[in-house]
Amino acid sequence: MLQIDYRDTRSIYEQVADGIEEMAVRGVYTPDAQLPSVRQLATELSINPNTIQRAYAELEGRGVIYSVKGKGNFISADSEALRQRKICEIGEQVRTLVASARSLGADAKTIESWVEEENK
Amino acid sequence: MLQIDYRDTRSIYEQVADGIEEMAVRGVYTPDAQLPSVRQLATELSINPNTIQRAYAELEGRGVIYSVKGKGNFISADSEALRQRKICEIGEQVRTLVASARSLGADAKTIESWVEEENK
Amino acid sequence: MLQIDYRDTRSIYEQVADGIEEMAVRGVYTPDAQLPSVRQLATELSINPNTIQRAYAELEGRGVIYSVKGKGNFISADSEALRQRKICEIGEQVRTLVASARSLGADAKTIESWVEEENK
Amino acid sequence: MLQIDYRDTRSIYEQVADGIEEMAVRGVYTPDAQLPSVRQLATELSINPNTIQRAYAELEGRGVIYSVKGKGNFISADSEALRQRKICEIGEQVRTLVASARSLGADAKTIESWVEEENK
DNA sequence: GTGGTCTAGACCACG
DNA sequence: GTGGTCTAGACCACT
Repeated sequence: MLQIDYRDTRSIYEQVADGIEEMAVRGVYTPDAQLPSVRQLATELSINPNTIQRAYAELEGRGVIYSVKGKGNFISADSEALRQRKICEIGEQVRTLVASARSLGADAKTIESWVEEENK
Repeated sequence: MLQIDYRDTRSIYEQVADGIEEMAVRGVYTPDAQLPSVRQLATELSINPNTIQRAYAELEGRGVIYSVKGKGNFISADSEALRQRKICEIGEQVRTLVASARSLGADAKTIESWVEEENK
Repeated sequence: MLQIDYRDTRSIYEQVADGIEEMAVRGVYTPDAQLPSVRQLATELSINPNTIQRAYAELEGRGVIYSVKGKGNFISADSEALRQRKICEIGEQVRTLVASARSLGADAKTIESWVEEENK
Repeated sequence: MLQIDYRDTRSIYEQVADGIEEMAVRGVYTPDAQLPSVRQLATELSINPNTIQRAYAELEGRGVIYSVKGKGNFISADSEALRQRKICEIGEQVRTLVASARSLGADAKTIESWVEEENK
């Protein structure tokens, strides 16, 4: 289930959007699966429907879901494609960080060790 | 010199704080060196003094500088220590990202390739 | 056969209307040919009859079909006339777009190239 | 000045966004020029500030403007770049329409005549 | 003062 | 019932 953390620096609608994208990437939803309705999710999370609406609009902009008037919101692509895209984004961030660490004089072995720890 | 980019998504005070931390890490300032006064830096950058004040407060919170009432703001530690700390922070972020990529099923070789590209 | 794409940004009734008009223009229906009944088409496409009803109303508004109470819906004109009208509509849109591009300072040759590419 | 037409099928925020983009493309605003504030434009057009806010968010998404918290909204790129992009979009639409007309059996000369009329 | 977010309540189009 | 839009009013962060 989706959890809202009011101490999070991200705004509520971003948390909702990120959370649902996360689940979509994880394959929790099958392609074309219907998401909870705006009003339903709003009452579940005790959040204003407008905020959920905004989160769904954000996800549509990201290409994660598509919406059909009068029917609901649906997962747009298969989780595999979303996963590939997400991994690619992470790679971009890692590259930037590694370059930054290098320019600070970090040891090549140190940097490699970060990866080896997690990457087994 | 410090450059402000109004198109940057970061707020002004964050840009100032990040810029000064960057310089401190790079060794531009010697330990206990005095930073420009709030007013002076404000006029130099054509920015509201309140914004500089906030940037300095942010840096104090990060432990990069310390302030002495009636005297000014000073670099808190030597650049070497700051550099180590910064590298450590980057390492933490990289580890998190790598772990995240792994849990998404990213190939170990793919992840290593991110690092190898930049790490030479 | 008519195909409904729920990912299409157009609403269902618009897709149905456009699809039938397309077939009429292509000459799939002879003039005064009877269209499937609202209920029949609804069950065929697994769609609410109200939606089909609205699509037919839309087509009547466009002058593509006419309805006779108690009898059904029929193609209003021959495909040749429909085709001419459709082409004329497209021409109107192209003229508007070209004028718009011109006023933005687009090169005459550039604009001609758009047409030449497709128009062989 | 910007005009809102309540009979327009487009929503209000879209009309505002399109209108401002139009002006930006036309070079009415110089690069980095400040747009009217959300509240000011709202009162000018007798529209809710939230709606203007949404229009500005839309424009930021399109890359037409950028916003700085506490300062305002500003034109992001030079009008020349925007104009090129816009012309390119129009070209795409024209190509689609021409292809469609061709498939309906429209005469090549007829299609060319559409362009010639406007393109002098 | 500025933009950004959230809530509450309402209306419309679509199915 | 669904999503989409708009209004009104409020609060926060930033300058």
